[in-house]
Amino acid sequence: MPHSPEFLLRLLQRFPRRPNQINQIHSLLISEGHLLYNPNAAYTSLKWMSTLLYNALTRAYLGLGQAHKTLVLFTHMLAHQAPPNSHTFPSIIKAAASSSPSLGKPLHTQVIKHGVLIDPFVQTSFVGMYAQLGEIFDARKMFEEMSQPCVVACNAMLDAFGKNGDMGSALLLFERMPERDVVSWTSVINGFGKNGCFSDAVKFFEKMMAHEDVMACLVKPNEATYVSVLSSCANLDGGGALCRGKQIHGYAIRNEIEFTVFTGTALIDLYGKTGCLRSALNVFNQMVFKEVCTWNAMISSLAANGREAEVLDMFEKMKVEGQRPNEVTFVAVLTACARGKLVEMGLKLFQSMLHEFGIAPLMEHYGCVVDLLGRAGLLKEATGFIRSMPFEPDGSVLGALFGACKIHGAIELGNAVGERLLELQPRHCGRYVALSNINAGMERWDHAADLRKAMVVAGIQKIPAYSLIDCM
DNA sequence: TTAGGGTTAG
Repeated sequence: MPHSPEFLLRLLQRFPRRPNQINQIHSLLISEGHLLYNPNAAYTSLKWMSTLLYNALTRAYLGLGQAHKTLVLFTHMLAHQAPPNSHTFPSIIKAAASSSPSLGKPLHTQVIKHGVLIDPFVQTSFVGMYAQLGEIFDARKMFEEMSQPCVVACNAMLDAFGKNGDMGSALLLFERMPERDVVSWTSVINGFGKNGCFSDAVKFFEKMMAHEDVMACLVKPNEATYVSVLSSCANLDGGGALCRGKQIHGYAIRNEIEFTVFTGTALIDLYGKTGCLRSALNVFNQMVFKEVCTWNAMISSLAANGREAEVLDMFEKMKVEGQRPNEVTFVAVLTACARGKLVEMGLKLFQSMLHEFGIAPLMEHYGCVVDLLGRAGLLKEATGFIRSMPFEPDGSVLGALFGACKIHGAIELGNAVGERLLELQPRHCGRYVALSNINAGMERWDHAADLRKAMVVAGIQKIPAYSLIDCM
């Protein structure tokens, strides 16, 4: 018994995040011929049915994070002559931005060809896409072509400036906006955070909370706002991170914000980075739903606070609870093994990455293993391991070996690695100082002094180290 | 033509 296209369309809209249902509906739509364009249909609504169904399908696949499939479906749509309309392109543009940057310009051409570039939803999608591709000039051009950009379009442009490191322009636009909503404020807070201006992000959040729109409850911070500001707070240097973070946590509780996987993970990260492990664990244990990022935040917090045994326990617990570790999990776990000199365990975990979990080790993981072997004094093994790498080691990998040479007084090897590092990282002040110290240790005073002089000539200054006890 | 655009965690 065939299904009516209207029925299948309603089903598609009802199960937007269930892959099985979407695949089944897609199959039915194909087998029952609903995706074929019918230009001779009796009614206009029927004539547009295939377009409508394609639009709902592409949106559904995009919602599942299947950007590539979304784009393939769009090519099928064109091949079957189902005419795309202004509702088609926002999903397609978003899919291209995340998975196929080279399709950006051809899509722009398609949009012009179908006469829908005038549509504000399509224009806003392009602002987002060009921002994502780092083409800020094109994003800005598209935005400036909009006759009366609404708050959503302005927010897309705010985010575009933030993504491309131009917070000055973001602030200018923010000030000029006739209307601002929670996304406008959050985009600026997030922009500051993404550009490393953590203190500005926190100050902007405070400005938001004191603003008349928030006071009058016209604008209310939401989950994204709290996650952005907490993330900046966790990275605040110069003290005050824990104090500010606790204040913001308090704001969130008073504003009855729903504690979700996102907010919970941001809080664990904050408390972990500020050394408040008990609070991190409290948040973690209270969370009903945990995702891989939640486990990673907790494992990284334990690793950063020297709790190697608990890192490994948590890693086991994660697997028992059915959560699959990812590449970030392994960075945290391998770091803990290196710090705890758990060589055998670290190597076993490194091997398991590919063999048990199908995760190809990245440069960071190789760096962790070099650190693991190097800290344990196994310099020969560390050197051999670097030689066996499938790609050329970068500064972080050689830096780990160099660090181990310093710890274990391996002057000759340290000198050789240090010279190589200077070629790779000519602006890294610590490398000059450390290499100079190694030469001084060998009583090669001329070479040590030359390195210091080279630093001065290159205009590289050593940043004075400082330590800080942040209490509240 | 019922739909479509902006912010969030390691």
